Amino acid sequence: MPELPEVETIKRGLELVLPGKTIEGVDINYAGSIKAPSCEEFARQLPGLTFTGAGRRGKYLLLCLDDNSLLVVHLRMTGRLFFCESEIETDKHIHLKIIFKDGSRLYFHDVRKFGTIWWLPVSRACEIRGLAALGPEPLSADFDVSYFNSKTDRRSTNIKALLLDQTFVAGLGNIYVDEALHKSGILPTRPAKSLTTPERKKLITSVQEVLLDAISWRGTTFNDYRDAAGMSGQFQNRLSVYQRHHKPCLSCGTFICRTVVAGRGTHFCPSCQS
DNA sequence: AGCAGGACCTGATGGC
DNA sequence: TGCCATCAGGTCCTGC
Repeated sequence: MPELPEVETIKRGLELVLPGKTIEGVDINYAGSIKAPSCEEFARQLPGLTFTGAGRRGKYLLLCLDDNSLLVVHLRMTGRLFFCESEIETDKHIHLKIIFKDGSRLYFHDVRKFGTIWWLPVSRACEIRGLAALGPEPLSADFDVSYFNSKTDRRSTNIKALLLDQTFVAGLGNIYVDEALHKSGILPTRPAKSLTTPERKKLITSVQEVLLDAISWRGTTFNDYRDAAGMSGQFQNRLSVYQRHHKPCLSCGTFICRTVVAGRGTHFCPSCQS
């Protein structure tokens, strides 16, 4: 599941190879991936454009083109975006191929077909509703205790659901929410508004530390995630609770529990978290 | 308005 | 061994 650290890792990889690449042609194998414009328009208008850079907002990848437009990619659950110097073997899960003038290629691969791609002028990026509604970046100074307080006043939801809410904070998913809650010693079922000020501070710091650590290990790979060069991440070897149920907590030895919170598989230590 | 739950999708897994 | 049901999860949508 690509979350912020995985998307950031892909962005950093693409930043090294995409700028200066001019599109020669586009092969669309699954029309459902392209949300805007129409496939015909997409395939007709991209050739001739040159990539100038790459950015990220939450889990959205923003690839900049020289006509002041953006190729926006959301990988959802199983999407991969990777660059190759030459053609690779055909795979039924490759839904889009962008071929560059120098023979290199950018592939979009997605087993579950949830991933989505838009191409639009920078000025119209706000029309992508999920992108426009994103909360602050968790690694920015905007994500602080006063912001947390302002958003929890009238909400009765639990802290896990709040952290998964992309309009509250952008880029967290199931893995890093479980990890950050463990690191901060807070149970996922706690009502968000019940957190004390020290707990809020600790949680914000934990979210940031977990994300920075995961970025430094190039993300978490279970089955599907790969970076822009097709490589796995390594953070799965550093996880404290996610997918570790029935294994001992690395801090206290108590067995990690699994339950469902906010409709998601949820992992926690019943001793370290309260 | 806020929240829960279903839909989307397909490979992996578990039970019979 | 093989078939079928269930599960995984990010976001959008619907309904309470």
